[in-house]
Amino acid sequence: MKHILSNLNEAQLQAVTTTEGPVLVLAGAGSGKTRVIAVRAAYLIAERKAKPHNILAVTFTNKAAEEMRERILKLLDQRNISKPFISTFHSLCAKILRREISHLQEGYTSEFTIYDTDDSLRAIKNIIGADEKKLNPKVLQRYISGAKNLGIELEEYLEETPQIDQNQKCEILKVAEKYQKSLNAANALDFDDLLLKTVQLLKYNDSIREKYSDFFKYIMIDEYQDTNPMQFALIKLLTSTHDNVCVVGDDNQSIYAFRHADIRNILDFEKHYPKAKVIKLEQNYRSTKNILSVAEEIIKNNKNRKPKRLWTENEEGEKVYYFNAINAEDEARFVVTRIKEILQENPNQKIAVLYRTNYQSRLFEEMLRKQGLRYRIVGALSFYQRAEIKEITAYLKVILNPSDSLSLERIINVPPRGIGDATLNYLNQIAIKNEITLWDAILLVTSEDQFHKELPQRSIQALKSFKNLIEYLQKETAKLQNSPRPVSDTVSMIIKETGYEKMLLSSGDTDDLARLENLEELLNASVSYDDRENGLREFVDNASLVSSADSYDEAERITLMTIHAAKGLEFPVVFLVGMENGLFPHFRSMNQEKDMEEERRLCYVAITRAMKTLYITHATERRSNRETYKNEPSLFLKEIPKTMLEDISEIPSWLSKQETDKQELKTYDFLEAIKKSLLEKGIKFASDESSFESQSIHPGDYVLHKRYGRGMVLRKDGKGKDAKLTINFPGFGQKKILAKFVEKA
DNA sequence: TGTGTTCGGCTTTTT
DNA sequence: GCCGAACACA
Repeated sequence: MKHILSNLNEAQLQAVTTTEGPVLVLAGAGSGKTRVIAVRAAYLIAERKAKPHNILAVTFTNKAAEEMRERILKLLDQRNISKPFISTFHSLCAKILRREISHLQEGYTSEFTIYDTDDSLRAIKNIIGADEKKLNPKVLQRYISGAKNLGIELEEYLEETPQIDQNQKCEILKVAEKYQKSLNAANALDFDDLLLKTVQLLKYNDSIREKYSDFFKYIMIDEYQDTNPMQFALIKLLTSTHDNVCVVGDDNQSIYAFRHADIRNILDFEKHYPKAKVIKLEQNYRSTKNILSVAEEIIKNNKNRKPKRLWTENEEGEKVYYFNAINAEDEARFVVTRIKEILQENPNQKIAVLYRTNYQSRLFEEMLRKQGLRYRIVGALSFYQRAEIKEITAYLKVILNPSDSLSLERIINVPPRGIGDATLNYLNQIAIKNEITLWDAILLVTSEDQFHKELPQRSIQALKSFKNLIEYLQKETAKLQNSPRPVSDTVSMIIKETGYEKMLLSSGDTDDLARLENLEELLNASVSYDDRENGLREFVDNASLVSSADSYDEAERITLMTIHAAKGLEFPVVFLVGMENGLFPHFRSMNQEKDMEEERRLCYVAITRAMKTLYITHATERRSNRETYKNEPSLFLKEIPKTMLEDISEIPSWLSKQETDKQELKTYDFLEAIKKSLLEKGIKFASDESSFESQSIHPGDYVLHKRYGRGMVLRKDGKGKDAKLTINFPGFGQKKILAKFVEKA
């Protein structure tokens, strides 16, 4: 027991040993909150308060869950037979629903398929396409997801989104309803449904609720600041027979409001659980004093936060380095050169490059490759999003659930087997007419007593052999479930028997060799599911539920990732790049105060990842699709007192200008920057300030458009009637429209 | 009718 | 720099 509790400070010890009733742990960055959860679980087990499997810990990513599990087992000498239940909300719900979903009485069976974001977007596109309407699928997806995460009806959700007129609303509701029906028919659930359906189940079925609440005797939630109302509802239901819930979080690090995380969950915890004990962890063990001060200087500009002071006994440390690059290439060059120098000094140094958006990674990757440096990139196109991986898993999904029409469509002609658009359209018509699934339509069309003069004989033959293939794969899969390696043998069989491997081998394309290697890796991943009870199912679920952050490999020295993906991690050396207005804070967040505050918290998260050394860089200009933009330095940068920064720029930097002349700052106004860049390109404009400014439409204004209705101007390129406006129309998304086609609202 | 190729438009953050 | 639509060809 002693060794479990050793090395905890007073507050941590209290958090660990306060086992009964609701506990709120407000934990600053680097204060050891994840450790507290691990030790607390170990303590509960060692004290015999509960069996390991009766302890539920919810983490933000699968990766974090895995690490937590290892940590706990290490603390316990691994003597215990059962394992604590550690997973993400989504995995937890998937597990519950696999057992219980038939109780919902909505026609779902335990063979249901999980649709990831891509799948659900494709499903929405299918529906919109059939309707010939011009709704933006991504925007629609956001609405549908938003309503589900808040636990309200879509109609109600749309009420709260101003500027959507009645017509748009009807359209959106119609498509959304069709979407939900198509999921139901496919026996499929999207990410949000996993939570929603679980909550419904527990809410309306007393015995199931009590069963699970009794089962999970102690519940712990990590990263509580990023939970949404639906997740909160789930927590409430799971604690209905007891109040043993310990939530850990930091309101300063809430960065998922765009996914409907609600900071009030943490701010109002004491209202939801009146008997709650509140414990604050305020000592930071991670960063130097200098790094913490910079983080503090930025976050203190947020109005909406719980007062908290984070302190450290760590040394003062190096100053935070500041670098003003000429352009994005120069920025990458500087970062990679510096990384090389750091590694020469200390070959095992762990270094992270953090950026706001995924596409910023490209230049750093190129530069690192050129220099022959190995790196790991987290996110972007995650392994499980690659086409070849999605296609093999689509085969598995179809085998397990032939109703899954979306997956079926995906593979019906991969590899090419003579079933093209025309045939597929015909099948879909049959399916709609007879109210059957796509798979049943195939069965119908290929049955002997049917005659379809609309389809040429060769199409029918192609369908017949496809039908036979799927049925053959199903039989083989069933057989293999008794083999010593049921999962990996099945995956291997699919890759071969579908002709997929052959297709890749015979193409001669070098990219296809890489795809082949990816399939090899998929096969490797499947091996670890061979000895699980429902291995194949779990393997397929996992492929849908793993996040991009899960691919983080601690062994790699250089890691590239978004700030979001870096949450919960720490690195001795951090490069925070692209600190420019428009990029970070992102221009889409610059309109609203609450979005700006979230960006600021994101900045706080980025800075507090650094342990010893932090570099902050920005580029004076940056190219994005052929156009060069001059970017003002991030306003977060301006919030850092200049005495806290050490300027190592190779050119006269923005910061140095700021030091010599405060007025200089103004020349970097957005307008000035645009004018300058126009001048450099030789584009003339009226030198008179007022005529440049005289156009009445500006970013942030609302405008009316004949077709799309009311929308907000996000960006303006050019001037006068021919200015190109980027406008966000609710329900339709962003459109680029010339100024003369809209009027000011 | 199916397959391969080229061109244009867009690019926040993610379970 | 990536995906999807549109087009040319078999």
